[in-house]
Amino acid sequence: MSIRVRFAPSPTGYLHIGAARTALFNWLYARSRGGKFLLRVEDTDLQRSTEESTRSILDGLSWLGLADYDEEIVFQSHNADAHRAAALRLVAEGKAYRDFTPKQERSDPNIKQDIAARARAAGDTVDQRSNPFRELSQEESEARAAAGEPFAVRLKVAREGRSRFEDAVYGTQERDYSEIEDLVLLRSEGLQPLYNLSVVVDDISMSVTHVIRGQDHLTNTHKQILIYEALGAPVPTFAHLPLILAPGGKKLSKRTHGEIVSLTTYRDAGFIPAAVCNFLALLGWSPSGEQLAASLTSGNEAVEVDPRVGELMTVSELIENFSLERIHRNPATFNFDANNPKRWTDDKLLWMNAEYLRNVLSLEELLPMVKAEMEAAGLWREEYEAERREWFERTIDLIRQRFYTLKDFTGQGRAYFADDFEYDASAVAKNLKKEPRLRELLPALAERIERVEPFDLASTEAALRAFAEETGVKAGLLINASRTALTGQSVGPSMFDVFVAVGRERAAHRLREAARLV
RNA sequence: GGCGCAUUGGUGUAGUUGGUUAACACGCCGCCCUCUCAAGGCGGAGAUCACGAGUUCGAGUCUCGUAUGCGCUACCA
Repeated sequence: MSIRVRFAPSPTGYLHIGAARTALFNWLYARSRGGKFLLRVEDTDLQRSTEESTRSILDGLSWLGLADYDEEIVFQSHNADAHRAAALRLVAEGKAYRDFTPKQERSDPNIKQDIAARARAAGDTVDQRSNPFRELSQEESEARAAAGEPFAVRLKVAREGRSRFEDAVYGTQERDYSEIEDLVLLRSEGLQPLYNLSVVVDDISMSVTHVIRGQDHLTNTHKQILIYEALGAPVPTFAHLPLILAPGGKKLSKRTHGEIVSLTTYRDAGFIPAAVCNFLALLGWSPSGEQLAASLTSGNEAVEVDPRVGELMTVSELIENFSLERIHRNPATFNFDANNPKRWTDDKLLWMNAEYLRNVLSLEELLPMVKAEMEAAGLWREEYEAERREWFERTIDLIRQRFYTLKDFTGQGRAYFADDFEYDASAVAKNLKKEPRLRELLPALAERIERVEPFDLASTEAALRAFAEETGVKAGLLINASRTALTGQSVGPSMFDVFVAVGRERAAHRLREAARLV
């Protein structure tokens, strides 16, 4: 049977890092094995699910490049009738029963503590099969239901025995039936299907063969297997993914960690999808030492290669190398420091994005992304794809060498495309204000630069150095002053590259303008 | 409380069937290069492989225990 996997997010918020990683792993597995990748929106929690979340999740997936679903998107809420029918069938077959116990309200905020407290109070001798309605006769059950008495439907779990399955990541998992309660399939209110029932029925109807999801579902898998068995359906292969934690081993959550866990943050911050995928893939998965070694050599001859290419893997390389067997069991920490602007997100993600921006992506691949960024910032001009195309490409290729995100093209790089750039105060202080003579030197240098022929690297450099010699100042003084004059910054590419990129007229103009800042 | 899972330098990881000085990447520090900042080159600090026993001639690698963290335990998903 061909492989079918699904990503099944519940639309109760934006697509966060952990969910994105789950989607990626499902997608990689499908694509590496010629399987089908499906999407199911688990919108059964009417209270929390929103259309906005659904849209946001879909957007996130499409940004990552994972939106090539092989079949129509399934909305779980549309299948409620089928879920209900399945549960009722189990009741008819005696594999589930009606529970007429009135619904117990639970205090939502500290539900976990509530559970622990109740368990403690109950001691360790809880009988999971003590429900009085478990053994109610079929006739009486029917009669009370017919009389309009509200009931929930619970699965009838065997008293004795053990549940067992082989997780593709965590290995053999066993759990005693005595530890599993007769779980509720349908809630009494409107016979609404509950999560465990819905996932199973949908996975059966979608013919899912491999369930790849977060480790937080590991223990509950036993319950779901019980439902598969009761329904007489084949049990799929399960592969649980290690959780992604926040620094300090705490759970990564929207509530406490805010926007850094949201994928849209990275899209909006100018990250490149392929780099994010690459980073995410390495959170909980890694190629084998052999695969790494293979990527370091070419053919049978060992060649000098940058060792980092081992971790830098394009999407197609990820597909090629991916396997369930190489997924880790231990949770990964997503490293960041909320108090340090330089470290607002994981160092390695930042590095990786820069690596894609400068080296991994070809200029042709990068250009459309830069264009989109410039359009958003109102800096795009049609001539960049027409008469100024060559200049534009050369300039992008020049400045990308020290950028980290796409945002830098319109931030630090603004001066290359517009005249309304800002002068960095510390750059002005350091490179302009420190030397009063620059007030006269800069306009004079402008004169000189203006007449350079041809206006290229060698000539501008020669002109500037000659000018420095004549006026008795160090070339470095003029170079650094020019950098700030032309770009507003104290850092950037080699100055003569900047002269050429900015162009003769603008360069001269900016040199004269900068004299006023001295 | 019960059950489950995990534990290699700050972070992500490698570590073949147990075998000499635990490897790589990010980050950090220094030097070189240099018109600045990156990049790049070179070098460095940083791990008694959570802890304690056991098996063994020999354990990061096998067994047990402890600790810590996380997950599940709901008529949430």
